[in-house]
Amino acid sequence: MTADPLSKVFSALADPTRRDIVARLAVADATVNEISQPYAMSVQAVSKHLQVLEEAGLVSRSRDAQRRPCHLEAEVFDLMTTWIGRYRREAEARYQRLDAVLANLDADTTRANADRSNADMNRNRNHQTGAAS
Amino acid sequence: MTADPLSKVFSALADPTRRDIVARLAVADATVNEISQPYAMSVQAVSKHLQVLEEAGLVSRSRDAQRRPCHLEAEVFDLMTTWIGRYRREAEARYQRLDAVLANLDADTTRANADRSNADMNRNRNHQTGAAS
DNA sequence: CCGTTGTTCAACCAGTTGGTTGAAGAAGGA
DNA sequence: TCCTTCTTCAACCAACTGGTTGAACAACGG
Repeated sequence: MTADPLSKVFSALADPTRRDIVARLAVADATVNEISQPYAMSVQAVSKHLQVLEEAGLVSRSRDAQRRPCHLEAEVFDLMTTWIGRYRREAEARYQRLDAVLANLDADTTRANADRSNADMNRNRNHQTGAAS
Repeated sequence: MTADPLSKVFSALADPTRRDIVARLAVADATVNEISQPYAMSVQAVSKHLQVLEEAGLVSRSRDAQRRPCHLEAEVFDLMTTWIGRYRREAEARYQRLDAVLANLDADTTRANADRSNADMNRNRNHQTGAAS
């Protein structure tokens, strides 16, 4: 339960029902009952989902008589996007550098092929093949 | 096991060990053994983590003799960022509109107070936060 | 005051997850 | 061939998850 914030946000959004709830709360605030309407599960189950979202900081709840209107907190998304952005950028930069290296390799290869040398220098080529942009 | 791609990616990144692995693979490809070095857990456990990342499409593996070099696939990140971006943008747009509505409401309120009309026009106030067209 | 509505709490259950250990495959090197 | 290294498979276990039902709590409306 006392996991780090990033883990909580990611695991909160790992459930399709909870993602759907987030999608609907992005359009409009709603009470627990309203939210639970479209789903085949019990209201209690939806209430649990909302607790998870709240614990992750994605949803806040106010009070209106017996009702508990739920509101989407958009700022928490930034936690994820900065994390993701950081490593995606790193990986892409690395990919760019790899491309440059490969370009050099290819140049070498054509030159090497030109004077008919070793044939199996591609043996180690598997790395980058999957990474096509 | 046959969950939708988005769920798989989110839940793969919900584990701090797996996020750390991703962070390290963003810097350089590595074998299972290399990856498992810094962690207190067994190599088998790390192998399982890599299976999860592979199943989520975040990591691909090639073959180099007995070794299985792991490579980070950056494109899958886009699945998440587009999903996140969409609802964050919606929520923020809604927040902007709400701000405008509140500004209008304040103006109306002061005017209404000026000519002393009906007092319960706020009865239905809860809904509108979401309903701002 | 009592009944109704909206929400949560508590106990329970089946399935998944994150780890363990032990054994087995796969491939190189002596 | 045999030994060693890297990796995965299989069985097991404790803890967590996502759902259930039944009861309780909170607040309005007669």
